Amino acid sequence: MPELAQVVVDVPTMQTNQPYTYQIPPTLEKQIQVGVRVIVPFGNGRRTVQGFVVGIDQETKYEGKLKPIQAIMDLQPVISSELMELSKWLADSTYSFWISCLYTMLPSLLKAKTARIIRIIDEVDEHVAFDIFHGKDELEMTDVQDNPKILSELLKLQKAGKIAIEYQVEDRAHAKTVTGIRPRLNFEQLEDERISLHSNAHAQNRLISYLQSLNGQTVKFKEAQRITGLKPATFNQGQKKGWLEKVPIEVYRQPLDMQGTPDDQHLAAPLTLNADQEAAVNKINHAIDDHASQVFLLQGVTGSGKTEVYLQSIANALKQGKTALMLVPEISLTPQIVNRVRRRFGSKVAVLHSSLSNGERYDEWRRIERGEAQVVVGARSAIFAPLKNIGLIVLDEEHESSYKQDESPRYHAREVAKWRGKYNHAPVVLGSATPSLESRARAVKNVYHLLRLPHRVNQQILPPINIVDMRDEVKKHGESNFSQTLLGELADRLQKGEQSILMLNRRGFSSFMMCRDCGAVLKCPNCDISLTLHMDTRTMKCHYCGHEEPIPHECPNCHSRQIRYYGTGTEKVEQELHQLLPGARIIRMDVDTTRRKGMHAKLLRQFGHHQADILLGTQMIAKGLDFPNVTLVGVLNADTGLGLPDFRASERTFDLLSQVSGRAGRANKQGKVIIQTYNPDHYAIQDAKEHNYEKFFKQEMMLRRQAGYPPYYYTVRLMASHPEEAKAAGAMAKIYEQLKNGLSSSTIILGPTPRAIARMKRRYYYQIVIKYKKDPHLHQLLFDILQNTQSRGFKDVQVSIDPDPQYFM
DNA sequence: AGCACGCCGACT
DNA sequence: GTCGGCGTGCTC
Repeated sequence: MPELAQVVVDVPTMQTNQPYTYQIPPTLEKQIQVGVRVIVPFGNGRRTVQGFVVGIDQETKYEGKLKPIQAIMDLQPVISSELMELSKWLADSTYSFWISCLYTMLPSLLKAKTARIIRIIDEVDEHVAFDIFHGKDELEMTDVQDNPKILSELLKLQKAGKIAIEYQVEDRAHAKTVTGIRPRLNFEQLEDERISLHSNAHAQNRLISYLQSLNGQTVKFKEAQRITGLKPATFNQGQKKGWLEKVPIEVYRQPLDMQGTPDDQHLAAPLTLNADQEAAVNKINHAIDDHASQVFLLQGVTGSGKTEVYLQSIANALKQGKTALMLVPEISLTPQIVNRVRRRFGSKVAVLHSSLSNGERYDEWRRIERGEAQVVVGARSAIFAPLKNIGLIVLDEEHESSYKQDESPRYHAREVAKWRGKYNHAPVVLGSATPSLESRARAVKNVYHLLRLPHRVNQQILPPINIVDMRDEVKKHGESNFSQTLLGELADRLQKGEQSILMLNRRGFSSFMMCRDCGAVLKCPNCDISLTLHMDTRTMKCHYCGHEEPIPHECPNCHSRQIRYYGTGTEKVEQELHQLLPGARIIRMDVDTTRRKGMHAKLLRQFGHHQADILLGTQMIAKGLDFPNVTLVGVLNADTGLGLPDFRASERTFDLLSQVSGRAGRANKQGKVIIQTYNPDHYAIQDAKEHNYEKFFKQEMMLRRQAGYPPYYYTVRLMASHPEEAKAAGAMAKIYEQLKNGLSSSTIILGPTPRAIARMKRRYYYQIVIKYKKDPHLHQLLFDILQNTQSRGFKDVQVSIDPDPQYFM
């Protein structure tokens, strides 16, 4: 009985979101397994696509003629049975394509690039040969794709049989290799060769001795040259004479920050735990030992030693012969934290950063997949690390919204962590100083087990927080980003040789150009949003689509020269600071200064070595940094996030202020925090000032209950977009009708409304938010709606569904 | 996604 | 009369 393969193909559409059945050719019979990538013919013509084998069956319901699998890409499955199960659940729970979920779990290099090549197969006239093919006999489709004139010409030639379109699927994943050499002759044979040498061929003589000493082993070419001191030419001679052969040796790429990893003989010892930490570690370790997929919420104030709890629990998992996964938000995945884990677990650690090159990321992935690394530290997508036999999963800063991916598949790493915890019978530890309301509410209901670390490790008190009312300040001293209080404290630190951190809350805020005469604001031609000034490139940029244009000298609307920029960017603050404190050395950290690879780490290192007095930055400096000499933290504008139409605005503000406050006075020096705000009485700011999470939690829960927001309600957001506003609105109206008819009466439908940024990338967006407590038909209904939008009446409409959205805007 | 098939308007 | 526009449907 020949076996058949079920293949999910790389065609991400609703209609093709299912396995297709293929014959397994006899030559591949042994190699085809669930989880390998294959190349299959799909559709008419010679088109081939990559796909994943998701099942192997004896029979199929499909009546038509089956095609055979064309090629296999992997010797071993790249998707384990666990990840295969996970991919199905992920596709279902996030309303995504199965194929997208499979690719999301793998390093991007394993996504094959399909190229369409146009090849001349018969005589063509000169015009075609030179103007289109430039004298060559083949052409990449991507080069001519958006030239309709050439395209139609090529189509004619194809019909005439003069050219053919070929499909090429190329695997971009290549293991890095270095050249190695290996003797081809044994000791005696080499000895015979020696006899036939000229007596003055000293180099070759030495080469023979060296080859004999290798005993048939392979060594790196570079290494052999270093040891023998012989020239490459000598080895090449030897190769010619058949004494040795060159072979590729597979090596792992070494990420820059990996250098300096201690060898496994000199690892750092665990720190001594205080009573709270020890209690937490014991509970977690019991769960690990009992194979209990319990979820813990580890709530500890900043500086309470959460990381040490993670590390010692991970150590226990390793001791049990299991593996461990530790997730950290991208923004706090600093060299500081990575090195701390490496010092503890050495070469067992693999790190998955966003700043790794694709090749480095692939290599780290392979190390994990082969079981060479048992501890994985990484950001969101590392939750799909191919670890086997997981004993513990840690999510640090579990409240961070960056754990939710904001494109399809819109998964939340916390939910995936819980799924994998359950599958592996392993506990999940969610850690935070300011847990998300959802998680804390679950702890209250005993769905999660709450573990507390209420004390800082050195019994330090939390730094006092001063709130400066900027309304008074502006009245007394005029417009400035700096209050007198903050300036005074900064000057004081400068004089004492201590350092300061200044944070500019950029959310919902940027520098834009406005005409003082007519009030026109410079906007993006593609998106409904103002352009942001970037002094480093001297351009105006759109943060949504990347559009870029030169800084105008006059108003595009009324041609007035009175055009100025408004708002507060880090650059503008830096300039102001230079004027106010001329002697201060400032490091500015924002997306612009950290774009280049390694800059983030470099700037932090400079600040750590006290090569600057003030670190000025956006949210990216709020998390995880630990500089003993920092005794002052200033927040320039605490409340810019509060005015946003977002039900999590208060929670985010509270988190941000709590986190940034923790940056002050972490060593033996007392720290101080100054928060400038126009809303000094807002509860989020007042509760942060008092370091009072409990009070904030109660207040916020009350408001969420009143307004019907999470965690009292579940939410789903549906979005539809179209280049024409009326079409987007129309599509959403139809969807609204379907929802209204299909949902239970207790479910609340908000909208349809235009999104806060109604136009993005030349498309108009409309949305609906659904709030529900229990609605058994919702899930299926949403799938039906997605299916419906593939049909007439929804032409060119893109519909997406965001379960449990992080923002409503 | 990519391609073929099929049905209507403006041209060699 | 045909060429080619795009709306519709299918891909194991």
